[in-house]
Amino acid sequence: MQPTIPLAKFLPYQLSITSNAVSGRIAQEYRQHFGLSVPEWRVMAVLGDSGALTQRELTQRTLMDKVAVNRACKVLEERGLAARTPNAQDGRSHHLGLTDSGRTMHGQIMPLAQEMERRVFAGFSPDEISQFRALLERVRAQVGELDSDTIDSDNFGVG
Amino acid sequence: MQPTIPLAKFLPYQLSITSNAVSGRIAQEYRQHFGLSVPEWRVMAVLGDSGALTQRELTQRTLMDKVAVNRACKVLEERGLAARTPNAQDGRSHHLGLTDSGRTMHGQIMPLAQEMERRVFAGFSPDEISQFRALLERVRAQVGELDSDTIDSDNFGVG
DNA sequence: GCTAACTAGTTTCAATTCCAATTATACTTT
DNA sequence: AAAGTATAATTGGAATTGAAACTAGTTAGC
Repeated sequence: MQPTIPLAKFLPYQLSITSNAVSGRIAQEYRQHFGLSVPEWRVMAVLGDSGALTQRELTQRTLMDKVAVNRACKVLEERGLAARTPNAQDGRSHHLGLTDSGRTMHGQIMPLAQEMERRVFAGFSPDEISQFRALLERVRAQVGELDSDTIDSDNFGVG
Repeated sequence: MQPTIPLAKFLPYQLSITSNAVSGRIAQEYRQHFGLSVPEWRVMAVLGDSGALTQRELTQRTLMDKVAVNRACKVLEERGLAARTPNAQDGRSHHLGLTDSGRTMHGQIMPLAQEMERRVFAGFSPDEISQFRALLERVRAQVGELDSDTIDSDNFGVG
């Protein structure tokens, strides 16, 4: 006989509410300061870091849905923060890069990102931060593994 | 001059994608095995753990939106997994509790939850798990603190 | 070099989520 | 006890999201 787990002790739940709290707070900052959504911010961050990319590359680097990437790109283009230039190697895609105004905003965005990170993890030692990072990475890898097979109905894999 | 942070090293981003991966995997299991959404599952988990509650109490305990709670409750009621009984103390609300069939499902659900938790955190030592838990909790508390004040436009709080 | 299969990007549609308004009941003040 | 305020639950509508369909261009096999 197993004891019941209160929801609050369930790690995936704790992970979820913590992530939502952090994401929500950060989304609020970006909206207030720059009028950017999270997908838009992520695309800006990657473009500023890597130079011009295709949407496909952006999808890979941000781990976002290609529709989300496409919509973010459209908005950034409409706002004049990014621009498309033809891709000589592949007529289906374009290279998307930051404009001057996009680069200017990127220069303001990254300090805010760093400040948010600093605040959220204030009171953590460098060791704790790198441990946290490592744990997250391992969890993610583990879920990737799991994704291939499914838990058996009868015994829930406890066998 | 600050170095740029690649998105992949940005902790809130790592937290977000890890949480999404875990939530997605778990949602898939609940859908497959029980036809339950995550909000529905959470309500079931809390009801099974605490006995009958009002929607207000469910909202507090699950940290979900009251609309999400309401709709989850409606679905559970329609499926005969939960039932409402009048609340003598307050005519506006009802006590929502699991039915026999709900309790039966709860009995199957919790082992699946534990198995998922075990799998996602397979390879973690008990120490690492409790450290992870503690880190999540501290992050969440920290964000709660932050929520009261806002970062100043001019200096991003670095001042 | 033509056809078939594939891929990048876009659009559409349906589901979900989130906010705001509504309803019904409860409290509070006079 | 009447009027006004507050709160639990619900509903409706707007915005967001994701899956699948669609378009245009590319690659591979013959």
